[in-house]
Amino acid sequence: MTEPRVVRMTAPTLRDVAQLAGVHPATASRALNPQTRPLVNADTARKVLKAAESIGYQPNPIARSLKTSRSSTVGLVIPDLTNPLFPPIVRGIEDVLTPAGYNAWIVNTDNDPGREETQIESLRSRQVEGLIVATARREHPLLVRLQQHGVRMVLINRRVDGIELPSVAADDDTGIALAVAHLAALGHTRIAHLAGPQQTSTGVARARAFRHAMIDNGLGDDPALTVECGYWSESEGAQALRRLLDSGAKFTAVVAGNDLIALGCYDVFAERGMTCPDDMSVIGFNEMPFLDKMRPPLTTVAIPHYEIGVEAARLLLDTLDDPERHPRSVLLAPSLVVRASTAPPRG
Amino acid sequence: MTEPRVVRMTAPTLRDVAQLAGVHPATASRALNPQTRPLVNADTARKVLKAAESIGYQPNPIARSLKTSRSSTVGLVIPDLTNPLFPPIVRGIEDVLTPAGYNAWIVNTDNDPGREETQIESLRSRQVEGLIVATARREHPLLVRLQQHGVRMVLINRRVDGIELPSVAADDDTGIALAVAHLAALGHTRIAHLAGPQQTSTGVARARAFRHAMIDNGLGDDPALTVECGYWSESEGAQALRRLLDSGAKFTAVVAGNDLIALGCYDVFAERGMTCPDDMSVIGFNEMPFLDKMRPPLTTVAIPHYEIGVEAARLLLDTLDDPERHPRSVLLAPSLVVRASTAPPRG
DNA sequence: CATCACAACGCAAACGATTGCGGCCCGGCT
DNA sequence: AGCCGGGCCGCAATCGTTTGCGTTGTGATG
Repeated sequence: MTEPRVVRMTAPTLRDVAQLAGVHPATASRALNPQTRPLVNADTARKVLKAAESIGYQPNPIARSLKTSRSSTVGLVIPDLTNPLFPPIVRGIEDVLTPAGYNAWIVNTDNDPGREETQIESLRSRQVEGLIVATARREHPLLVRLQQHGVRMVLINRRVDGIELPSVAADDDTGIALAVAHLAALGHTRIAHLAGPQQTSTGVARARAFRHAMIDNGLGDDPALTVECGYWSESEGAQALRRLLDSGAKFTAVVAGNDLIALGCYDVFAERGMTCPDDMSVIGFNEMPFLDKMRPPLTTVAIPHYEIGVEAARLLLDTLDDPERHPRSVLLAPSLVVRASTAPPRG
Repeated sequence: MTEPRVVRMTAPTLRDVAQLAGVHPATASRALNPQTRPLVNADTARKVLKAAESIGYQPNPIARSLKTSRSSTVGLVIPDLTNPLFPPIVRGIEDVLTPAGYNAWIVNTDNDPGREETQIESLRSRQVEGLIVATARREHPLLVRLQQHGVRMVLINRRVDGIELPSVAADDDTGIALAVAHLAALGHTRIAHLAGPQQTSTGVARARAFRHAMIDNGLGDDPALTVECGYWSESEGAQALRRLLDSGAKFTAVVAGNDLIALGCYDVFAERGMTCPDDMSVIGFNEMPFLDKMRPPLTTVAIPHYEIGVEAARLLLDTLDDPERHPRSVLLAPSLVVRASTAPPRG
């Protein structure tokens, strides 16, 4: 007499485990969950675990979410995944989140506030427990509202004016200071800054750091030597440099707000028959991948991408653990990577 | 007498809508869903919609998933997000999926089959309705099993031997043919191939295409001029080129399996004091971002990344609509982008 | 007038887990 | 013997939707 082997097409459920172990589903639930396991007899717990194992039981996260309104999931809000800066950060985030039992849900906003709002709405409706946000602007009503609603978040790279949120970023001050000091040491005295968008905290922080560094190096601060880019992009960087050159300002070196802006300069050099670093030195920020293979290899301020992700994830886990904890912020030390886009000014 | 305004901290639910509209939740559900709306009186439907609107009702996707075992979500399985090839593809996928009411859940496998399995398991437990897989290997038991289980998928870039699945990829044959023809036209006769991993269909397809193209151009096929890379990476590309150079083989040009492998060659050139294209021409494949700014700018076979994403998403939506439909596959035409890494061989 | 068809809607049972509460049993105490 | 207190465990409600089925009411028909 063979056992009637019922072929179930649907995944095994908690009921199945309970039935197999000869206990009530509630007991099975408690036995499976390490938190509540002490509530059940050690022997029955063992039985349940064995039963679960034997039929390959996997808890259904959807049912669990519905009941607990938690999801073991966090949202990752990124302005543009195409920017090679972000993938390594994502990697760091996932490497912390995964061992902690969390998954990350990545969304792109394309720098569009409308898209950002619907994306975040969608994340929230899926019960994400927290957000890691890389799209912050200095004025950011949406993030303010979320904070008021008690949404757990941590910001990366950029911050929001006037609210306190945990954040992790590179230390822009020392990064820019390194860049300016390097150029000054090479003998440059007239240095321009292609600033990032001034709606982003990073854009203003770097611009401010640039002024300070210029003064500290005794190079004065000529406002005519700073121009703003509308986006952190190559094309905006190119535009900004064109404006600056056309303005007739004299300078021999450029501190770009980030690497993409710096690469935009390369395009202008090609257009105008200038050569870098002979006619103009350029320095970037971020150390995105492949800079070493550029023409010329770009000198830049390196920031620890992976660690930024790691710290951001840790901070978020901390706030999830203890929402009342005072918001911490982490500043990571940058370092200068000297390549071939910087040289002494042409005598 | 003022109305008792109860402040609810929790999001409005279908019950609330129903109550407000004076109908049963079931009716509200039917009214809200365009599919079932004809089942309810037009007037009540209007009332329900108005009520939902007025309290800002958003259906809870989790509850819906639990009941329907669907999720309006598809999984995106990527070997390595750090490879700049993928972000544009992701963009294309999302641009098709979003208007169709689907969301994409991106996971990284880091080229690790174990990680791949757990990631896919996690996606499935979240009820994703389909998978877009960029990690296929020629032997891929996991994907075979998934297909047998009736999981809807489409493959991008790479395929699995022996099973028929919808897929979208660039036309490797014509891409490689373009590359070889270009080099032949420049006068190269001894051309090497740094092949991608031969466990991937793309790796063998391009290697095979290379042999054919060589023969077609009357350049013979010398097996000694093809070496295999273990991964699609810079470091593996560099290693492969070193092996080839050390073998004493003579050649004046390299067709790399993809851009990363080609960029790996640049490192070797630097090590050994060779200059490109004077000492050696190199051609890549994929047209990843920023190649135009490399030293030297890399000649490559461009593939339509964005369209690959678009087509993949469309194919997946098709299979979701009609699971029985015969698997279609899409081949997209590549084109050659000539830059400065290729030149006539040194006389 | 009895019957029937059909449109419109409500009832209640799912989906698969979690959890407060209460019940049972057993050992130890007075 | 009676009582109490835990330790274990089961009961049943619950999370928010969807959906098969049954009920109601209405107009048309024989």
